[in-house]
Amino acid sequence: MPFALIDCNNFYVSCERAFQPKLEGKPVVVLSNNDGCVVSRSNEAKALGLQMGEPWFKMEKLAKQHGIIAFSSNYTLYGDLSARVMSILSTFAPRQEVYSIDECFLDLSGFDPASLTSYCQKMRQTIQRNVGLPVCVGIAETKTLAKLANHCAKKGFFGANGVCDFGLLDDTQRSALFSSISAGEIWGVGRRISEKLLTMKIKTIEDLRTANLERMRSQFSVVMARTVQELNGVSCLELEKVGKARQQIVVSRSFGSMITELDDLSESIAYFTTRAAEKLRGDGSVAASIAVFIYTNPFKEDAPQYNGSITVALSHPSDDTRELIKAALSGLREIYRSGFHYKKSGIQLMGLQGKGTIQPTLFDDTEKQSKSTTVMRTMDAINRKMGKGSVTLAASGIQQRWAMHRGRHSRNFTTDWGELMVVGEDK
DNA sequence: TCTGGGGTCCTAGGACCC
DNA sequence: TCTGGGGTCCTAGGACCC
Repeated sequence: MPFALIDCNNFYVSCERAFQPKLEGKPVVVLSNNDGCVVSRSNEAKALGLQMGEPWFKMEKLAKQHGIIAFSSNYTLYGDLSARVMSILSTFAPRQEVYSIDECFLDLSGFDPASLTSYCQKMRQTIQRNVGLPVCVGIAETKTLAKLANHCAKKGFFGANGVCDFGLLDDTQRSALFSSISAGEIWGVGRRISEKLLTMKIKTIEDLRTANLERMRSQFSVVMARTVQELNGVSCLELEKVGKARQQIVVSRSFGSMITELDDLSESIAYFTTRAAEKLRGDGSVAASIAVFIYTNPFKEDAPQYNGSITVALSHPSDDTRELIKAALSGLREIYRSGFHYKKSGIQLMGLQGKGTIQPTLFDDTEKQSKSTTVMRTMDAINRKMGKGSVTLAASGIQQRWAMHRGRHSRNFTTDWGELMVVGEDK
């Protein structure tokens, strides 16, 4: 049964371009939080040699030379456009797995194999017309091969015009293609595994596809064995159910500037916990424990380094922001050491389970718990209506000395009434 | 001066139990 | 002198992904 993998090209950059057509044809990049690293590049920026994940301050000279345009990341905008793309794609097949913000799998079984290419071209045109984003489609009989086909579609192999269907290749063509691509391009084969594969004389995808399955399993793991099977057309990875609840929720940020005081760290931890608790309630889950971590700046090698972390168990699983903050701050007080310059902090909610499934214990105060649910629901409702952060707990602070820098933020064209695009405005 | 954030899965090893 | 073994559960760490 064929899978399609639809992936937006240079997603964040394309989102910025969708609202500013003058950016078309120019080198454009989108930066990570604090304008730290390059996380999305237009083809023109790639051609200039800008690398993914490269610190922006190292590229600024090059950027000036070539007139590269940089944006701070605008996740509100990207999230909204992503939802539109996914919603359109869901109408093209009975089953969809949204794999990440910019890509999804579709189950194409039952469709006429001969017309898959033209069908997927129609998907591309619809997304382009309705959302203004370019996408590529890979089609193959396993998810791993569909990812690879998508890669080929992007590169224009076999004259692919944004769509590549491995079902149209015979064995000889596949072998030739696989022999021309290095194993590191495969989904699930990262840097470390590539290195180890090289020492085993496995360089290309074809080398990996024809490698001994048992040897791969013992040298690596069952994950690698599955990958090899998938390369041979044996499907091991099913389409995953949509809306599966997460197993952990992490919220962390680097600070805009260094922080030394416990008070400032506490504010950041309370703020991150608030965000995480909102996500938790959005999933309809409760957490059994919360981990807290604080880091100094690892790039400042001459400065004293300290990484602290701790996991605090809650007395009972909860989704109450106040209880989570209380636990997080008690953990923070234990790991905090004065005299260090902190660069980053974060929290992680663990032991997540559906709120309806928890076992009440003898000591649970059910009245208090239902009150807590009401308070949190009200807070969430107000924040949804009036904008994020309208109602927060005092612990999150108002000074927020640790807040990040985002000097190159584009407008929230689609999600904020005050920032809508005005027809005829000078761009 | 300036170096992201949020996830998943697997494995090894320790704790604990009988 | 000689000090079990197997199962389960949990956690930390490592690998990967976008």
